[in-house]
Amino acid sequence: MKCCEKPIFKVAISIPVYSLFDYLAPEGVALDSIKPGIRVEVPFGKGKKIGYLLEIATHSEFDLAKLKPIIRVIDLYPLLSNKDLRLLQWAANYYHHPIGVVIGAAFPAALRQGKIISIQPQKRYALTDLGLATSSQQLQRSPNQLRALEKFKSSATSLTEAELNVWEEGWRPAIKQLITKKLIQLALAEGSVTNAGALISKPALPANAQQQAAIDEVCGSLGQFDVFLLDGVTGSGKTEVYLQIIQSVLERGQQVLVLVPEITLTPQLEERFRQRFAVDIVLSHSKLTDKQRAVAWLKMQQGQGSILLGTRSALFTPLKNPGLIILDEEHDASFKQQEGFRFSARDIAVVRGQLLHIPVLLGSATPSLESLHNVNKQRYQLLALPVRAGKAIVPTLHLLDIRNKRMQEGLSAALLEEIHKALAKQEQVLLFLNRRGFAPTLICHGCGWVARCYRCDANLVIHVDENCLRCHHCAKEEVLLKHCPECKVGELTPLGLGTERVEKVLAELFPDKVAVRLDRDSTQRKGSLEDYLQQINEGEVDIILGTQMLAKGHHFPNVTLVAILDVDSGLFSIDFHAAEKLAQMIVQVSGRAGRAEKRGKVIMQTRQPEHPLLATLIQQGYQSFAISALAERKLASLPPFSYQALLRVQAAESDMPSIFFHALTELIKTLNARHTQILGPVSAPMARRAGQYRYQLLFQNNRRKELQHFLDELVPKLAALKQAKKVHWTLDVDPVDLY
DNA sequence: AGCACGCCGACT
DNA sequence: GTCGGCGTGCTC
Repeated sequence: MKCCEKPIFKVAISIPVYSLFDYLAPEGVALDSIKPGIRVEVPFGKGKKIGYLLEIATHSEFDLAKLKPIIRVIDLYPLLSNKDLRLLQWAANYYHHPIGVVIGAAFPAALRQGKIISIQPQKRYALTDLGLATSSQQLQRSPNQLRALEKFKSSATSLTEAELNVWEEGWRPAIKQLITKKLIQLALAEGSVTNAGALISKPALPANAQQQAAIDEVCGSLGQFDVFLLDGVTGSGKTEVYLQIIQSVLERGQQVLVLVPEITLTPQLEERFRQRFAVDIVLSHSKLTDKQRAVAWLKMQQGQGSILLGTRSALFTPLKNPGLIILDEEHDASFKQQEGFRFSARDIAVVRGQLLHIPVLLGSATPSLESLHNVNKQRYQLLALPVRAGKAIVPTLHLLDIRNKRMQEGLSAALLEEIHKALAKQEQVLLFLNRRGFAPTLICHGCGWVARCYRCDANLVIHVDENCLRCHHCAKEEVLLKHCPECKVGELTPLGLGTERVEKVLAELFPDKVAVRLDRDSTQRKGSLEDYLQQINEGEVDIILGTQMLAKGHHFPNVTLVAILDVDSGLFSIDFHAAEKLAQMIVQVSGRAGRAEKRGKVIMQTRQPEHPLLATLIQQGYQSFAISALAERKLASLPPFSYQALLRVQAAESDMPSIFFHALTELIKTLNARHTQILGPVSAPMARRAGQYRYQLLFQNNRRKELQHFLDELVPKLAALKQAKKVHWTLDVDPVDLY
């Protein structure tokens, strides 16, 4: 007779292999408590590892006699729900990345290491316990306070300390005193955690017609899957739309996941959330300690947190009661992870919304071409906020033709005049140059020798402040040479322009004005960026000079003049994404100006004043640019009209990649490539980086499914090639930069 | 990813 | 004769 078979536990482990590992039941543990989604400790090789239980099966492909039992069950309850696991499985399949690594990415580091972390339950006090029921007599002589109390009691039955703190200023003093007194008495009492307590929110700002329409649309979809693209120019009141929608979600007793490119850049956003909602708002970003991140994760998983404000890595945080996903600045490249598990948080957020039957709200002033394409295909619904809310005025864009013009360290006479004019009016000026250091090249005036990185195909960048030459592609640093090492006599001349150099010329040209430089070098010290931003906002700074950094988030209300010193450098990239990125950058930088009542002006210095990209953007705006850029992509069958996957290969020995590609070509011949185009292999735009020789091969197909089927077949076989073990290779599905 | 097994050069 | 270099292959 056939006896009940022993259950086989299929466990994912964070190592770069695609398969699961089979284990037997742990000893002395009730089997019904072991469910998918728990963490387990398992023997692995000579040691042990933390694994994630995915399935409980009745059969194993592996030799039963060689199976080992699970050492220890870590969690009493699954930390990941079935839907969480399905999402992670989907992501592992789509990005062709090992499932254990993908699941590992969903956990904060502390939990990945198998730690058990308990969180303090949020104390929630019943209003009757707070003595509010019997307090009416004490307020007999204050009818207004009595009315406020009665109104509150009709809307809520309990209260947390967080809610009290947020509401401090809103409380009538006598009520606040009563509650605080009682809270202190009850401080040690046991409180139960519930999400269904009082939701108290400060009065919202009045919404304009477009904001209200957007709010109504999304609120009408709560409880079902829909994707919305909130297309709103800077200052159009996107955040207010988010807040009012979030309020509706909270009122349903549900949680909200809010993803932003970089939280540390937007402390104002967190502040607005905290001022508005008396619920537990949880942050998650890389600057937190491991413990803090784990607590944030568990608070959401257990339903104690109501709003999670996080970066890309927070996407997979389990939600006990999910209601809405918001992804702000959806065009931002930092939503795509650029190493290891190369996922797009934006794309997975949409899949997650579909799986959870909740709406997904993507917001941007400069939507990605992919999202606009999805709007055109009626997959996403467009919500437009065309008007700047409040009194802010849209800045004007101007091209400044600098051909044959005398330049002073990158600044034309016409631009200098504009700067003088703005400064004379006590207004601030923002100069944007996307290149750090003093100058990008050090050249010998005598013999033409150029300082190059010996590990990369790149020039060394001059950093005068630190008296060094530095490679921006590897960590290599050298002392700043005084004499040409080649001809020994020639004069070494800095060529080109970096922020350090502009900073120095500004000090000479505007000796009585204060200029600050904001780039990765000047803000390396912790808190220095915040210090500078404070100085700027307090009006102590006249000229702000910086890189990329300036394009994100910060608002400089007193800036009326923005200048992009070298817009041309973005025009001639071999990567087809460059035009889109440049247009987004221009509009985002422009958005820093004229937030107050003064009209802002944006000047772009160019030697290509007739360039169609710039002309369309300036004369007709971002939307027209996007339409023509999409038309070009369609004509060339580029994404989003086709789908790509990029195989990057690198090795220390120069001949290894070609040996690998030879084997790969033979392998591909045996597969059904269908309509998948195979472009390359070619050497990477920077053929050597950090001593590694780099090549790439691009797969492209007009149908996502066909490309996926091809990759499904290819990747496991590729990984098994013995030549693949002698190179470093990575597959990037939907690459956003082709470098 | 780790970690051990395995086969060739400079040392007590 | 050995110690150790890191190439290769496996981990349920």
